[in-house]
Amino acid sequence: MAEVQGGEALLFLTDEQLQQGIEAMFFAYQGFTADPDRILGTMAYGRAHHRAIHFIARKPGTTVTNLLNILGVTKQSLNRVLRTLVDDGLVDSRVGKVDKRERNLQLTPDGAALERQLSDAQRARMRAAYRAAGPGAVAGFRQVLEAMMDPDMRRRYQTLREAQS
Amino acid sequence: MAEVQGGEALLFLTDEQLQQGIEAMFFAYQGFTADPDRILGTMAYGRAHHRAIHFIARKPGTTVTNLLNILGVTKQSLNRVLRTLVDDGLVDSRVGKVDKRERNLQLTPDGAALERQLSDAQRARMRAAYRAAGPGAVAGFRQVLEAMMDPDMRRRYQTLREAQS
DNA sequence: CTTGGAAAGTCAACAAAGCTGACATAAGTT
DNA sequence: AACTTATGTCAGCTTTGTTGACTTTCCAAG
Repeated sequence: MAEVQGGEALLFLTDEQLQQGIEAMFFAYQGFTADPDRILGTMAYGRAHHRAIHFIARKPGTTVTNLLNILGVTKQSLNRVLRTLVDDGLVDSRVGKVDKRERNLQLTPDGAALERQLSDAQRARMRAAYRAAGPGAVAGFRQVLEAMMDPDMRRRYQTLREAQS
Repeated sequence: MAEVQGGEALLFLTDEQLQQGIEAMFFAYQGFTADPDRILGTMAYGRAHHRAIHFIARKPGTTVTNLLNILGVTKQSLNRVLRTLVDDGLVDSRVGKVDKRERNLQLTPDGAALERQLSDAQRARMRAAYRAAGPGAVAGFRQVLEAMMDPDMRRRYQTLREAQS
């Protein structure tokens, strides 16, 4: 009873196919975070610190509010993380030039070193997965992920893409 | 400096491409969990309950140890979740027939109803993403995710796939 | 048939990381 | 001068993970 197809080829999707996609997301995300988690486990940091470091590295000089929007957590939650990173000398928080209410965040050399260590590990896994899946798969992967995002997040994701070359 | 290619076409991957893949995973996972989280937020349950319910529904009669391996958490952590589900009459835990030390877990009618509510929401999003991305993209999506898993998890994922038709 | 080990459950204590609500301060904006 | 925005902080709570210690049950090997 799974032979009929939609208007476009292969767009008939059984619940079983969707279920497998859901489980693939779950297991893949475990792998996705496994390497950074292992590294962070040896320090006093966790996944939340990784995320902050990642996006500060990605957009140096970004503000707290911007980070808040990207991460989708509360000010209090982010602040706890950010404060330890600043105190430990991994992140530099300086008063904004134009708007002095804002804080411009960037990594210190120590912060950049940790960022590199974390993202090297994560990129290595991503690279291996891309290689194993092949070039055609990569485009599809990205398309499905993008379509799965909430519209707000998709906008932020695309903004990040454009910000880089 | 990005001209050289690997043995197979397009397998030269810039750090920027990999970085975008990483961010796509992050934002997509937010979307992936958003709908169930919203539903669960109205009850006394969280994501951990959802995961337990999902895999019990998926493999009725599964044991605690098996669930432990799939979820990758500690016995104590799972037990807390499982106990509330059993106490609330959503999960039925019965002594194993062959090995009486084991507990065979399955959803009660109430549990199945919640499971359906949660997975309907999640499947709807997955279906929309698949449709938006198109049939070719779906295969690539699955291939990359599978390649990103830890070997253990990949095995469990494939086992789950085979278990169903 | 005893003993060793596996499966499951439980208690206690703790940590990471999220949340709400309330409030303070500084600095733009109207 | 009044309003709003950006940030930071205090306090308290929840969920979900962790270790470690211990018990009960029960299969299986000697």
